[in-house]
Amino acid sequence: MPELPEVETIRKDLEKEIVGLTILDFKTEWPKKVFPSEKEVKRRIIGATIKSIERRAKLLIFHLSNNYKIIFHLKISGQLLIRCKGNPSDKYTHHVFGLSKGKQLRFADLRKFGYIKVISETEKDKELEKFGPEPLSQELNPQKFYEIIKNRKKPIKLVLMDQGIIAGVGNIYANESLFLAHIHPERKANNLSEEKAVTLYKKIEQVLKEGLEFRGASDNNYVDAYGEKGRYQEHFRVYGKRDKPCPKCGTTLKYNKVGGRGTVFCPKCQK
DNA sequence: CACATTGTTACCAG
DNA sequence: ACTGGTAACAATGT
Repeated sequence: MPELPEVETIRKDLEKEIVGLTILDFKTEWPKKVFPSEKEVKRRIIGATIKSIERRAKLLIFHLSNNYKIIFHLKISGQLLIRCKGNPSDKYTHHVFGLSKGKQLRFADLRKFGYIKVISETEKDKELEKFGPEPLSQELNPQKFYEIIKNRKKPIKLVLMDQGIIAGVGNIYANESLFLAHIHPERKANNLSEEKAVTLYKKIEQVLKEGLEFRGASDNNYVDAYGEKGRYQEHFRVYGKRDKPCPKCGTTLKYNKVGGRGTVFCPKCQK
């Protein structure tokens, strides 16, 4: 569930709190999601200092002082929490990084779908190469967006959520941006005029920025690195509002599966 | 207790 | 080689 704004919020928290600290220890109760192995991860990271923290799509990447990097994927329910040693335990914590200055980084994950991977900076990693351009960066603007989507034949919502086409957009921000752009989620991407595509891209930027402003959407169990919920869910227009009135025209919002994923839209406003 | 959940990949067909 | 469509998968609270 954490999408671009949620992961970026966590990234900023972590940057503020733990860049410059040294990793003293690593413990896991769920080695199945630690790659290449618990033992090798320990060998690679203990003693190294966290130099910088980057986000790519929905991934977080810690760059270490020793030419290794740690990649985190939170998937549906992962949380990264900054705590002090001895703080009360956090439910569903499966991995703990002991840090200098008495700090801890705890990876909690109810569903256990999230993972940790440590690789060398020079190692080519398929996972990091597959992503499309980042919205809110120089890599994308309305015209480039149009070029990227204009030949895609699948539903626009699936194009938005395809990490290989555009990085970081998930179900919440796809639903919300399509609503604001008045585009039906199942419209084929190649069916959108340049004008419509430009509008859509601007709406994507808008909802991502709103998400950042409210420190993410805690519709489910998302929390920032301090364990605090975001507030963007209070501003959803359609996401999770199946059978409620459209905020624009009052028509009952419809729910469909698009590509097997829950999708809410206004049948009147979104064509 | 079967189900919903969701980002991602595996697999297949075209 | 690439695209699109669908199933499968991770695990568990409800």
